[in-house]
Amino acid sequence: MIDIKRIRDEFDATAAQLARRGVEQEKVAKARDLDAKRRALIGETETLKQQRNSASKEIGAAAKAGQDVSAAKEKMRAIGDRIAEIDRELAQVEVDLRETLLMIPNIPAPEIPTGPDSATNKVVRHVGEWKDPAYPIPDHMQIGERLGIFDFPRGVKLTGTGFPIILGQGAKLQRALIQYMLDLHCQKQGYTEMLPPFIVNSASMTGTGQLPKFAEDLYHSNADDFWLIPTAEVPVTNYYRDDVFDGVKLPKITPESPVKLTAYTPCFRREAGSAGKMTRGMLRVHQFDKVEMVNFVHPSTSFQQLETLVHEAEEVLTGLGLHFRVLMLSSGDMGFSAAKCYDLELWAPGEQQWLEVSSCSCFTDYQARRLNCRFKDSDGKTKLVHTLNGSGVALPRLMVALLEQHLQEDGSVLLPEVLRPYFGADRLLPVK
RNA sequence: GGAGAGUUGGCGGAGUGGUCGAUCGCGGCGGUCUUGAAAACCGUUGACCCGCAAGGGUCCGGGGGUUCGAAUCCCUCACUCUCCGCCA
Repeated sequence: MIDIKRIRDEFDATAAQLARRGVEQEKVAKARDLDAKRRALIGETETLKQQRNSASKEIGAAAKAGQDVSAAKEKMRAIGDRIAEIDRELAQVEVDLRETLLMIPNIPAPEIPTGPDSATNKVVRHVGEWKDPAYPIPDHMQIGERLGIFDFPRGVKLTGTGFPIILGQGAKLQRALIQYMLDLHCQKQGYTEMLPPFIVNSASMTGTGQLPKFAEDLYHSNADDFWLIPTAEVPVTNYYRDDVFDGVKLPKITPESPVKLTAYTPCFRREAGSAGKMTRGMLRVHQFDKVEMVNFVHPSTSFQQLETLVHEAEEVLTGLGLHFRVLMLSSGDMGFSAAKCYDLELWAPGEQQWLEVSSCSCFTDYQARRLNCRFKDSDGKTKLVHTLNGSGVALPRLMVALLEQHLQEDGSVLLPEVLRPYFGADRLLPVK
């Protein structure tokens, strides 16, 4: 949620920034008007409440002294009714205002490209190198077939399409990758590991913004009104919902010391509306594994911290010797809550396309306002934190690019050094 | 799943219709004393909203109701704990 004060005090500038993301000025004006109405109603009801409070005290005292207070009671009843009336109206205005604000995305950072969609994303850099080998590279499904590591048909039998089964050395590779990534984040990058619930309640889904807008993309348990998480961002970020980093019970947040959490979880996504889009094999599935990084940072450092976060995600890929590119997303392609966002895309030579394996976003105070997540600053004041998150990284597409980039002529897949201790061998071997 | 108890400020724990944002203790912060520290003593110590300010308002698990007036009475929901049952 964006700060209503910003709309109130700097209406034109704010509306202009939001226009870059395609928000009509009308919508921002509606928020401004509801806010004005809200404050007028508050003034009215508070004046009346003040009257009621003092009159009630007098009535109590008079009644105790044995005086007749029925006339005063009658008068106060009328005021009470009026207060109730205004409060009802106020509650409605506040609901309307909140709904309006929830439909307004975060204000984009000035440096990001303006554009309607992914076509205007900016390639920031390429990392590593790719040279096509002399032998042809089949796609990941064919490679997987030779290695005997995927079973798609039986996944359909067990559940349905989009629930692949990974077998044998493939399953072990996945486990090795998860452990490699968690160890990198925790041992070298200052993260604390968390193993959260994979199922959360509606309040958590609302806190990070999946609800109410994106309910159809989620799996839901009717009996309990629980939701399967689409990303570890949900439980990890909500861990600090309604909390204050005070330096006593919770860690202190300063410009030098952010709070950094990482978690491996499965992710569940209905992917409603994306039927037929890039659905081959492992490329878009309903259940997948991912390692996620979440940062709670001091507001003065959030964009600088985003650069750090991107590098932390990149380190996962460079460590694996993979070729990838980094994109700065344009105003129209960013997630709703982000002020700035980088995507990491791995090159998949068998598919002949770039695969998004990480999205690193700075949400400024937008997510924190909704989460009510704050910190005590050095001036003693309680303020909203800034939140960031990034994948570090998503596994199915990582596996695809790894198989395709590291495929050898003999059909084996040579593993990078860093994985070998975890995997217990230096390569995946074909079984046929 | 069955039965019971509970949810009050950072924590513990009072408070069953009025002057209660809430006794008290602990903890925190400031001070006195001390070479320093401890102890003791004194003071102070919640969040949010409206307002330039003065000031005002709201908040005792959530929501609703009764009343001139609700932490206190009624309804409802959620959660926690204890015992029993089941269970990796």
